[in-house]
Amino acid sequence: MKEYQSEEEFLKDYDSSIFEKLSLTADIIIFSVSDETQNNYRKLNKKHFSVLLVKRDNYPFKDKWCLPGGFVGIEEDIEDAAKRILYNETNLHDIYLEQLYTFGNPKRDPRMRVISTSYMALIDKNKLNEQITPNASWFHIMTTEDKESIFVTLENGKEEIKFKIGKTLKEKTTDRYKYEILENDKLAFDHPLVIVSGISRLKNKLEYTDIVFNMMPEYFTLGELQQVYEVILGKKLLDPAFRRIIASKVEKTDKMQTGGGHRPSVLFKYKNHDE
Amino acid sequence: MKEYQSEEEFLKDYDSSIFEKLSLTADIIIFSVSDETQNNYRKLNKKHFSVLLVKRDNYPFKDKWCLPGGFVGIEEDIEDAAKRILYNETNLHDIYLEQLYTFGNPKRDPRMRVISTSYMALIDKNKLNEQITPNASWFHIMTTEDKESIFVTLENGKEEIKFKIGKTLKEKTTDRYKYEILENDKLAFDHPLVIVSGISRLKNKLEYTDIVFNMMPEYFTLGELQQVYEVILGKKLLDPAFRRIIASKVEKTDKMQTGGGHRPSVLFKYKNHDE
DNA sequence: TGAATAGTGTCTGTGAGACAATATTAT
DNA sequence: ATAATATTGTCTCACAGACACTATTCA
Repeated sequence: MKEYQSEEEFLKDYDSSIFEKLSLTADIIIFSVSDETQNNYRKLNKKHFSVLLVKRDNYPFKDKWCLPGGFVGIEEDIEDAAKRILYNETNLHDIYLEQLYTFGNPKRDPRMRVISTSYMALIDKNKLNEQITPNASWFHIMTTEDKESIFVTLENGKEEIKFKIGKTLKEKTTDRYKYEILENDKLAFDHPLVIVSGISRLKNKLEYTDIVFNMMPEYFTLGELQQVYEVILGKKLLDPAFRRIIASKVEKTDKMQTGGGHRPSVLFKYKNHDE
Repeated sequence: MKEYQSEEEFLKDYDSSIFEKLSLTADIIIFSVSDETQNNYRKLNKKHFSVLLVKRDNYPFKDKWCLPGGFVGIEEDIEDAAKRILYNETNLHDIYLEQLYTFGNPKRDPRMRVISTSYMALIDKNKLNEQITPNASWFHIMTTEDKESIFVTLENGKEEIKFKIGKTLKEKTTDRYKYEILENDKLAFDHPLVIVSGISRLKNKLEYTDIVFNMMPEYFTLGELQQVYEVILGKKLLDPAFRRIIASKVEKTDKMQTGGGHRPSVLFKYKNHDE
């Protein structure tokens, strides 16, 4: 092997083609919570935890649904690629975006070796003024879970996607699981795994951060906020406890929400601690 | 564009060279806690939080220190690559290994575009019977932190590595920071960032999992266990509180540790909840 | 005996879970 | 008036922080 005297000299000679190379994609789970008007004028709108999926119109996995994603450019930062894809899909900038996990099973793409770095994005659906792209659709998320499996149902009113994930504890010292796809016929690639790990990350972060406010409009009632927690966590919360916990994070405004056949509610906003 | 009738047909034709490709490495932060005998026979061994670094003997970054790492093979799973590197470095199998983050700044390697998926490994130093490879060395970790920076000092008795990381809150809703290297002249690549995020992940998981037991021998005293928490968290804990919290996770044995010039202590072991 | 560590008792304040009670609106 | 939601009060229990106290060993 030739002896180099300096880093510059070495780099000039360096032939990067000696290693076999691979491709990288960024895939994004875009979560939101959607409203659904009720027939009873007294009742509140029903909220649903939802995710944006795209129908593939090309091989591989033609006609299957998948997460918005795309190849990372050779000179492009991974997170920039994620932002680019997110903007293409939603026309929104400045969205909450967090790296989740990098999936690298050699067989996850039948074409060639493709690594996927997944991101989670949270949006407030009210900001989506324009129509989303025609091959994209919001799906409601419903999950149930037992000791060794997770069952997920996604549905958009026309179509229902069901899949089943097996989970086994990796080691007894932590809460980490090894997930594997047991049943899935409508989602492309290993995206069921990505979705499950995104849901799990979001549930966790709800409990110990203010992440929920990325999915809320500027003004909201505490009832709405509580509902968002409830649909994501998949369980009912007790009102007084919820209000105690959230109290320090929100600020009462002088606006009220009226119109329902019941006591009107004060509108709150997220408290900005810098002010 | 040609119209394909089936996935098989499409794949046969697929030319994967149309995209510019890149390389992927797996880099591992191997953490451990080391003992240091005291001159005073009464005193306990002093423990240090430590990390394993390797001195580079090749360009780029010749003679700088870096985390153990290497290229991921074209047919190799990323985690398998991490395990392979870990085994080469320590001769140990079945080590706690957790994916941390994927770093993909286009300029992080001067040779070419290299993505790095980082892993954190935890080992019990007592299991390291063989000498580690000659160009590797354990460094004690010391960190201090203020509002906008993290200062890290690594030292192995002969050499001292200092670096400084700037941190800025990414958004007000979560505890996520954007880290950037402000001062660093002895570590290769962006490894200061990897080390800082590894330390941060470990500190967090100490608080809400049993992850610490991956760094402990089978039998240990509660004093030792508490010391491990203390050197990693970088703060003293109160004995009664610590014992209360840890009580449900450990099991008293009938062994005792004697020999110090003080009251001997009962040896405990990690409680296996399956039994 | 004394330095050093091991181990326990207990008070106090905080905060979550549970449930009860009151308040207010549109029809 | 009533259904539905909004909002508050309060009791209890679990648990962490703080500090004081007792126990045991070896040179």
